[in-house]
Amino acid sequence: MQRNLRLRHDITAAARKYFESRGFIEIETPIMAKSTPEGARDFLVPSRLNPGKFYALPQSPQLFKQTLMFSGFDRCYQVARCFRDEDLRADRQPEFTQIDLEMSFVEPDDVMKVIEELFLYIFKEVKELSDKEIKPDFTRIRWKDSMESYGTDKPDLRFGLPIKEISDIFKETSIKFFKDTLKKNGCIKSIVINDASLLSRKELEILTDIAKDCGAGGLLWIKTGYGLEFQSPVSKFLSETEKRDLIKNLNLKENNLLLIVADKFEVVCQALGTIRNYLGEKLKLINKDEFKFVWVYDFPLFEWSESEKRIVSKHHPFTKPDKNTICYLKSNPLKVNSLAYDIVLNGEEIGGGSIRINDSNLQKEIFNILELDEKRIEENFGFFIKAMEYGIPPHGGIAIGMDRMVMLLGGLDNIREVIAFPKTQSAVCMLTGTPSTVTEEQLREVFIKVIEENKEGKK
RNA sequence: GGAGCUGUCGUCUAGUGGUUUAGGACACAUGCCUGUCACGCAUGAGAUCGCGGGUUCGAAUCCCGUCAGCUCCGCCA
Repeated sequence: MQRNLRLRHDITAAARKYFESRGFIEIETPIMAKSTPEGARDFLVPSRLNPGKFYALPQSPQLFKQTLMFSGFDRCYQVARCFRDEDLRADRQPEFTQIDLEMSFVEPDDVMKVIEELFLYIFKEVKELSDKEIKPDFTRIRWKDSMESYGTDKPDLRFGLPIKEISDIFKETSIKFFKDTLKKNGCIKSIVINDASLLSRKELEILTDIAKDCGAGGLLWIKTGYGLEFQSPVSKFLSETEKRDLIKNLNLKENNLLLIVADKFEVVCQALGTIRNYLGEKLKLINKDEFKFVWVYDFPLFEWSESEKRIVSKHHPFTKPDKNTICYLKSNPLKVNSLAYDIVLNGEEIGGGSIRINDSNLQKEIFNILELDEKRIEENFGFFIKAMEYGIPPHGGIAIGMDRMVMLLGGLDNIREVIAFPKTQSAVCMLTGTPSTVTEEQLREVFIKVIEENKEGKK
């Protein structure tokens, strides 16, 4: 733990030094901020001087950062505490730290360069990392390509096992569930494992369960035996043409194993992506000393939220649409891409950012597509749109999750390892017993009544 | 909200129905030794086996409930 907190300090210190040398200034923004309609659940703080009103702890300093751009600070950053009232995970705490930066007059490439150089600097300056003489490796991949080849928008590039599209091979198939899938505009994809003997019957059962957990109907396997003879539950339904095309397209050799999922695109990605990661660990394909950074870009601007039954921002509502696809904004917003980019390290998202909208009409249009009503927009973002109307510089930025980054650079697998006094999975501080009850007196002062019933509610 | 795993001295843990008066390591206390340095040696203190019920002649061990911790799904603009 001591080593971890020291590593964290060294990384933070190096980052500050780096930004300083690059002409960024560190500006603190309010922790008592405004509740936002989009995004994660807010932590609320009652206001004594304004009965019935609440501050919200910031999910990120996004609006403040952008407003600073409007005010002529063309390069600023902060080591910012952020708060999101959602359930915890091994890599997620309700209270966490971001290195958050914003720059004026930039393209995505400029922001990426700044971050790549930040990491190079960290790897050089932080002793624990420089001693190992490991060079970080940066690549870029389009969101669509990442989904196609790795089934996820945060691919782990420390190992291969790419996912291959094989829908076309089965256009004339007699295999019923393949036929059904293709009829419903689904797809068929496969992962090829070179040595079929690496996976026992029992392992295949486990993989099938993973696929089913991801919503797939199941997992089909095909082994290529001696003389490329196909062994599979569906082998007698495979035509000679299909076998020939599989061998040709997937470059199959003897003793290969194909793992195949046929379903909707999203389900296939989820299933084979999860299986791929499982196999990466299981087959020991991962070199734990490697640091593979990858920029994922060309994200969709929106996505469909099944739970809310409406379109929501994939990144956040201030993200600028890509000029090549903005023409679909009215006709089919889900086809619009954005100038957003995520940085992924060894299969974990450690940061994301975008070029922001700097046109008030476009910003209003985005809010409309998100079905935020006029009153809400005015209330929450009025000042923001007003500023845009006066003209603001084009700008963009990014936020890096400090805790997660230190965790990964330290070779750790739990975010609590790099946080002093972290919260348990039920969001409790073990040391102090926070959260705790308060006196009636305190509650009266802030005009709050606690409702006893299984759940406690504010106000 | 759902699924699963775990719960033994201060800490890490051994122990899966019967000499278990629950064993060890580190830490602690006392004494001895000692230019020692992850000191060594001896002695000692320290555990209602998370809690409540049940099964059994007998439960840390099996079952049920509960609480806590952890992992995952949902959730995380």
